Amino acid sequence: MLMGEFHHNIDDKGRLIIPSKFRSELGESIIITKGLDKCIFVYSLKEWNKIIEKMSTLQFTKKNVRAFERAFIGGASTIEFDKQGRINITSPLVHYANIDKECVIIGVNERLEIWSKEEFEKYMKENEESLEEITEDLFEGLYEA
Amino acid sequence: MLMGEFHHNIDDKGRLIIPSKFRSELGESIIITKGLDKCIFVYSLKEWNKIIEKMSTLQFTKKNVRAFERAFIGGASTIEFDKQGRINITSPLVHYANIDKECVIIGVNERLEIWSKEEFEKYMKENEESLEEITEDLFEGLYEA
DNA sequence: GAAACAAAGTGGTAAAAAGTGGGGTGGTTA
DNA sequence: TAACCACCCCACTTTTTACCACTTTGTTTC
Repeated sequence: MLMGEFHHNIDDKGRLIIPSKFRSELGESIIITKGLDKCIFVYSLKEWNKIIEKMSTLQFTKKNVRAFERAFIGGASTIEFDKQGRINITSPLVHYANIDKECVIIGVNERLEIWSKEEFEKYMKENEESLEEITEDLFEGLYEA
Repeated sequence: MLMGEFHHNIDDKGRLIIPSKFRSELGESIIITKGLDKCIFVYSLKEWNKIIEKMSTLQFTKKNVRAFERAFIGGASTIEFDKQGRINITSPLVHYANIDKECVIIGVNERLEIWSKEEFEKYMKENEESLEEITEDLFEGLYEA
């Protein structure tokens, strides 16, 4: 299970280190794509295939499906680590996530998320107050029984 | 599987590069036609045949089916790459997709889509909000079991 | 507590591949 | 027959990617 928060910079050539702890869990090839809330989603091939399988039942004749496919598949690439454990993030994604140099990489259960540091801090700040009540809602009744 | 987003320009002679990554998947001859939402659809011969086969089960006596066939099949051409991997897009299609110079080429599962940059950005912006709920719907239940 | 070794991260360089632009040839039309 | 247009091919430039060496950090052992 992927978890934890790490801070790394993209170097001048667009390379970003993925913490070695994550690399061993993800495998050699990974899929990166447009995520929600201006971040980049990273999946292992295995997890990605699960999603694709689910999507294969959808028809391109539906408007919503097209919009989703264009963002999620259109935004995706298969990438591999170099010998140092770095990846090259394609420029449309860098642009989408508003990444300049400083990145935050977080493990979120079955996927990684890559954020620009600014966007991440902004997001966390904005959700700070609501987090308390969300948590209360989510755990409601969980420890009763 | 075709995926990813690429930006290229149509040069002065009307030629557009198709990223090499896509060329190897598409084969030598491809079909281009009018797509949905003001973009151009590109299929490999194999995928095109699949779609035609599916469509043949539809009744041409229905008004909607005729309209769809006229756009989708009537708008189609077989084209080939030059040695550099470029194609010439027929002018009715260029006009249909409102393409001037800057293009966005995205891989969407079994097809490519060619957009004018302006139209693509407009489309993505318009669908930004709805994307979140679509995604939530699609992922529903994916990680239960 | 310090030193040495191992693992992880950083930066640079070189080679290969992909993309861009220009020029030449063949065909068609006036 | 000549000129123009389109298509095809070739060469150059730019980008990408893979590899290599060095630095830093962390851990283990003496």
